[in-house]
Amino acid sequence: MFINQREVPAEFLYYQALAARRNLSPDEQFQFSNIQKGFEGECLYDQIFDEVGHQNVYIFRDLYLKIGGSVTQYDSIVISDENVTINEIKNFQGDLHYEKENWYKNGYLLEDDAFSQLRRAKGKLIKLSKNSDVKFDVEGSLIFINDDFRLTAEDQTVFEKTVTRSYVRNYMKKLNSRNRGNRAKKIANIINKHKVSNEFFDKNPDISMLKLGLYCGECKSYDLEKNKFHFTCNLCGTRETYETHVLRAINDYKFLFYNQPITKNAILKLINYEIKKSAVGRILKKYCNLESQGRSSVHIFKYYDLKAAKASAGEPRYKDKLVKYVSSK
DNA sequence: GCCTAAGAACCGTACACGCC
DNA sequence: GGCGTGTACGGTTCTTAGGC
Repeated sequence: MFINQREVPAEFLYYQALAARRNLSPDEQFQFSNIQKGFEGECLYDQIFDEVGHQNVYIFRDLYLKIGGSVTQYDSIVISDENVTINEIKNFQGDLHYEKENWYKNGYLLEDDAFSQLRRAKGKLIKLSKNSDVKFDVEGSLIFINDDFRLTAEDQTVFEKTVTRSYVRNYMKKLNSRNRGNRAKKIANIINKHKVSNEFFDKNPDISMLKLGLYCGECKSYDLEKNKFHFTCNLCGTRETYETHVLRAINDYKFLFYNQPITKNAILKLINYEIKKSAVGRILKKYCNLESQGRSSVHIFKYYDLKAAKASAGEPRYKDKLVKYVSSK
């Protein structure tokens, strides 16, 4: 039983918004691609767990826990009456070799040691168990979700801590063969109490380097024609309402300037004043909670991202007409 | 430090126009 | 006809600067 939704990572949405407003550096492009791949792996993990069934366990997904003063990220925590299992999901592709706490791909050393990451995450939960009324055992596995992945290692104990794609279904079935009773519920409550938001995310790009204005949601072109109720993309023909454009700007602003307050003027600046102040104000009012009045009004986006906002808004009066765009690159 | 005025930022309302 | 949008106007709240 999934307890929470797995949301698109804030860092992914940051790079997505950034890529629409300036060229990414090779390092940013690499990070963006890594995050996207990682998220795809996590979604695949959820999908397989859905197919196998998870009704006998509680599952937290993409969770940040503050334990002992520091915050640790967990891809998945499976809770049963018997124990707590951490799954660190990796979407590695190709041939990897593990030796002396190092990972090698095609002979090159990879930066992070996934086992250390898993050990740290496990250690934090053990600490939580020790300090709680309900004591629980913690185990953890690295899940290599990509079917195009092969692992070699001299130390055979490595394979006891890892699950590759061909064994994932059996592994999940085994997890789901446990019991979800009162004890599991208590453990889930303890973990839930330590949940915090993503504190690792603190990007803040230089706004002077960003392209301001409105862009097409399909092909990302800034060549738009303003109509009475819509903007039409001159490149792909996609027609989107003012509301869609302002919502995209609110979403971009939220993830580009993660810890900065959303004001009407900040959004107007980001869209280069291409939509009237009153219309922007009305849309902000619809999709945000107003935190203070007067000069320093701050808008708190009610939704996690653009997709969630559009999903909750229901059928709009003025509709978008998306034209499927195929990049020529 | 306190008071005041000017200006900025934001909100609310009204009305005409025109799309759905 | 209902409602989104543009425009205009006035009110409220806050910041800033200047005088005392």
